[in-house]
Amino acid sequence: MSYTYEFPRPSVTTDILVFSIRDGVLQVLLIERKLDPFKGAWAIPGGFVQMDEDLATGALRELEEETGLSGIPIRQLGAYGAPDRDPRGRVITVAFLALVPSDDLQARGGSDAEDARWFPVDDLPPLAFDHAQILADGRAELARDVTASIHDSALVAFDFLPETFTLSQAQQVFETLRGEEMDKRNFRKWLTNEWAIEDTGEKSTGGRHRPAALFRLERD
Amino acid sequence: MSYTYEFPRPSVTTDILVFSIRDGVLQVLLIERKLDPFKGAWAIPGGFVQMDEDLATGALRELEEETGLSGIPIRQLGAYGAPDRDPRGRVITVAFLALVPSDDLQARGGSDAEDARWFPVDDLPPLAFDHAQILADGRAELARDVTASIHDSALVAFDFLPETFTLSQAQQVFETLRGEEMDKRNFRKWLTNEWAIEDTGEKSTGGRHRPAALFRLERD
DNA sequence: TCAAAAGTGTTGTACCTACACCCATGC
DNA sequence: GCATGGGTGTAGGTACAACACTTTTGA
Repeated sequence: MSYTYEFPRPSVTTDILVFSIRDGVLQVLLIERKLDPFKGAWAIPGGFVQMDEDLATGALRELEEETGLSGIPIRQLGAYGAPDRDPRGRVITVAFLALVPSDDLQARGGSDAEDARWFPVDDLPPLAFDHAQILADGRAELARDVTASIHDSALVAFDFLPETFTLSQAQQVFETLRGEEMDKRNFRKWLTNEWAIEDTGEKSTGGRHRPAALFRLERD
Repeated sequence: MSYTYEFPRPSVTTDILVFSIRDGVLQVLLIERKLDPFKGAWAIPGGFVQMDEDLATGALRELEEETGLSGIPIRQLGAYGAPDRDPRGRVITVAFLALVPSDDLQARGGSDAEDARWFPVDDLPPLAFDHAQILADGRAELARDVTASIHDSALVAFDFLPETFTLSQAQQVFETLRGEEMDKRNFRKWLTNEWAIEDTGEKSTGGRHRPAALFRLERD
């Protein structure tokens, strides 16, 4: 089966930047390309959009095919369409952004991916296409979202924490997502203002030092 | 000449939302469609992207073809790709946003446009495709940009003013762009803090009332 | 007793909002 | 003299950044 058109058409792909915190650092999910171009190189998961699916749906489908990860909330980052960004010809991609708790998933290879792996954002392999640019843009957008407490986006931050957590644990998570450190007292003020945080009355145990109070997010 | 592909491909278009201030109100440039679908309806200018041009370049080319307007700074708004957004089949569009001084141009019809006209954003005709949604998104984005004084975007605001202007004139322009009124004294404080505004020592003339001091933007 | 993390307040600055009256001019 | 728009200052609230010492515990 083939498809004929009166005018040439670009291909359209979607890519999803999936961020998570693993081992205390911000990481991004990448796939090793099974096929040329850039065979063997690492890339943002994604692929060609199908004719009957929404862009976001296509992005999620490709993500699941390539990494096994599914059903996560995403938001659009933007379209990338420089004429020479793909050596196969004209390929325009629409990039999406996601933040997921990493215990949800066991990344694995799939249809078009030799392998899927998490990489710390500060220790990336060379990337295929213009994916380094897309990743940098997504990283900046993520920090903006979390800083601005866009709640639907930033709620995910609490998925990186256990049900009850210490303020230090929370600070670690937010600092990792925002990519910068903050003052302890200021963070605590910010957190308790911005979010409904409740003191459980419990104390952490097993630490090598002074036990810390345990808090819980009041979800409505 | 025709083009054959192994897999079906969507079409890709670009659209540019061009905003301006005319007659003291925020207006948007629309074209009347010459062809089906939606023949005779109004739409955001735009069209099919060519194989060798960047998305932004294509958007500007289409804009010039359809309206005669060229060489304006644009920024990307996002991609719209619902499968049923175009009755002709799968068409994905990448929308751009621009703000231009309206005296630059005389909008006119062109290749694919019967007519090009400015419409006040609060008095729009029914729009083709999902263009009402795109326009609403662009309107919100414009207000955000101007409020946040993203200077490269907001600098254009001063193009709506004469070389020397009164503070009231400036307030009119910013209120129109932001879509809301503000207190006179607060506006003046904001303006002089946020921008390098210089008192020329001159006074406006010809007004029916008390002459106003004339200011100038110090451009670097 | 020491190392390590927990915990805790104040101050200055900047910014935003709300708000009311007098002034200069043309008609 | 009156209508119209020009022009001005203050006070309260909120948010953010900077900053240092004491407490509790395990080892």
